[in-house]
Amino acid sequence: MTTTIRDVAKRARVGLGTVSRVINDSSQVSESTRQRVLNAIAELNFVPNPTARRLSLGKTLTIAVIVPWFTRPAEVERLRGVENTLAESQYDLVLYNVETPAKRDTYFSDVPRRENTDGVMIISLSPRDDDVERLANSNVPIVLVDANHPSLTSLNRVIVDDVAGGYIATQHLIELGHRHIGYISDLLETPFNFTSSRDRLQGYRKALKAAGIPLRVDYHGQGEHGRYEARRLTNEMLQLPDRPTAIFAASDTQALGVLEAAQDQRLRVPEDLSVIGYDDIEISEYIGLTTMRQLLYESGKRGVELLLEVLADPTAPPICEAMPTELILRNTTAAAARTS
Amino acid sequence: MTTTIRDVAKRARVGLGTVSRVINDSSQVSESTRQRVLNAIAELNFVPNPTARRLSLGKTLTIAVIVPWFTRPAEVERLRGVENTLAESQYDLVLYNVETPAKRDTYFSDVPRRENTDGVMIISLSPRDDDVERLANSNVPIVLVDANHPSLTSLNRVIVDDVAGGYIATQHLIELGHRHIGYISDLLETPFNFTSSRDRLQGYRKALKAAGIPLRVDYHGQGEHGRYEARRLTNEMLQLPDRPTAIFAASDTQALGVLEAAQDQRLRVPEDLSVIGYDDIEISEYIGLTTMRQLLYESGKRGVELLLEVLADPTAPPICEAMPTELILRNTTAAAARTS
DNA sequence: CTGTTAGCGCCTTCAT
DNA sequence: ATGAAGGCGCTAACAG
Repeated sequence: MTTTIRDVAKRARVGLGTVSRVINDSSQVSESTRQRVLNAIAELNFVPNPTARRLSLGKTLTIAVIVPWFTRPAEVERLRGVENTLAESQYDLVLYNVETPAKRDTYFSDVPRRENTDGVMIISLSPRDDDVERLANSNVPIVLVDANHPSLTSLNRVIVDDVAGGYIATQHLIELGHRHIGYISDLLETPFNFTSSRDRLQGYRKALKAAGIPLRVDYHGQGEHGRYEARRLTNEMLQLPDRPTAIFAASDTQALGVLEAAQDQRLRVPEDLSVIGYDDIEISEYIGLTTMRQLLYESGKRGVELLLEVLADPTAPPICEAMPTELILRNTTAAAARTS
Repeated sequence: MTTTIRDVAKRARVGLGTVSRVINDSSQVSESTRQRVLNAIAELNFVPNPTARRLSLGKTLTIAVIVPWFTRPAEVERLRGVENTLAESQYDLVLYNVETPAKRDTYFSDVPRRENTDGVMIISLSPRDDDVERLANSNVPIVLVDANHPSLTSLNRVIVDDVAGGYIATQHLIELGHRHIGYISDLLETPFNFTSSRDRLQGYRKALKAAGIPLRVDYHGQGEHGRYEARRLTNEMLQLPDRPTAIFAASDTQALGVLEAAQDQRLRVPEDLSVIGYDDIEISEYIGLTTMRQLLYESGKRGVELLLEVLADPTAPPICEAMPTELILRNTTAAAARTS
């Protein structure tokens, strides 16, 4: 049926072991037999069965990536960094997409097992307290990208300082003279335990406080991630008697919704309303959206690199690496009109 | 170390075979021993080793997806259909991303082997003549999505009639009174063997011919896929003494570049220039781009369904299914100004 | 240097 | 109904 190492051995008139050695070009095999084996391999068009290798090696030669909504632009970009970096390695990429809380929990508990995978990368899903123990004690290396938990110092992490990002974004609006600044974000509390909207809110608050601007609850709209919901929330907010003159959106996708709402309300951007997003996804440049840039691709790349390092040397101490964030000025923010 | 079927057997005081039977809840095991085994499994927190199962079963429980630039919006959307459908099955999704001709060739020849995967899905990469034999003779089921080859009738395929799509798009512009219609596309000949730009060009030509409009080579700009290149090509085309009054872009992403070029040239859309794209990716609605909608998500979904069907019943006859295409009218096309 | 042997963990006959 | 044994294809340790 399928040609095995045994067929090759027979054809090359050597023992199995020798063939295996040639395949793993490890030990010293005499050049002559080595050639004989290589010939046999070529002639039979032989390819070692990966499953058998895995079983024998006790490794899966696989990296599992758990990611929420892998189709969202920011996650896609992270994944691209992951894929490109992993492609050069011997590891296959197995994708676990999370779109429901149930999936999250299933994957969190089932995927990180040595029998399943050699390493797991968790993107944008911060562990909850009840996940910590299991993850910390997992027998497979785990790296967190854009996710974190205070007690998980034993894991490699690539994080983004969203508090700082939120601060800078808000600060930018404040410097432009805005004092009525709205914030449109995801739901703060969900079973997924996304932390970015929360952290950015924290930064937003700190910036307001530092500027002596009172916090207004009606200036915070939270809802399902996405353009449509952001548009709805913003439309509501813009109809407040004392509407914001600037809005900070927790993602560029949501910023698009904010821009749509501005149009709905016949407000010019940035003259009547300043808008700043977060992520700097590809379309943002096209739109001319002012935003906070994250190094999305890089974060995925670094995550894989860290994972590969642990795989190569399990004794390597865990690292927590922070990715920088950067304000990208474009055309959707401007000085506030004279305050009424 | 890791707990195996043997530990369970010992604890439950049964033979290995019985444990295996319980796991695969197949044969009839007496309810009492069955419970004993289940208890032991629970107590030991036992999970069968997938690699061992695979080797024993001779299956990989894996579906390989070969896709070019999986970060492009259209491919992402197809992948979403794939992932969502596959998630409910027992199969894992292994991603092979193609960004270079070399990768394409490597994956085309290495991935479709029974030892590697139980089924492969090839997206948007049409086989070349020299691929046909290998793919047709592969010992693993293959399904083509948005890809095709006349001699591969033995494979399941989900195709899009790009000739028709190109025709409809062009026809739409013609009906609006345009007679100077440009076409911006990918490079027609690349080692990837993408066929969409070629097929849409064919539809474009047919439509022109049917309307008695002469074909002008300087109205066709081809270059690397992407906004930037499309913008450059369009800028060139718009500086022709007899510039087009309408442009058909082979993808929405490229249509964005066309829109940018229009801005560069101080042309209003749609008053001075009509633009139609292809795909109807998410951002198109935001932009208000007139475009040809493809059922991207559905195509991925159907592809997986076909694959799962063959996997369940290898004797099922291969199907070639065409996905419909639809003209989505928005705000970037309008009646031509009086022709000069 | 190279052939032989013993597993890796599970599934599946084959007897009982 | 259930235990025992053989094998999936490969790697690695052990002799020579």
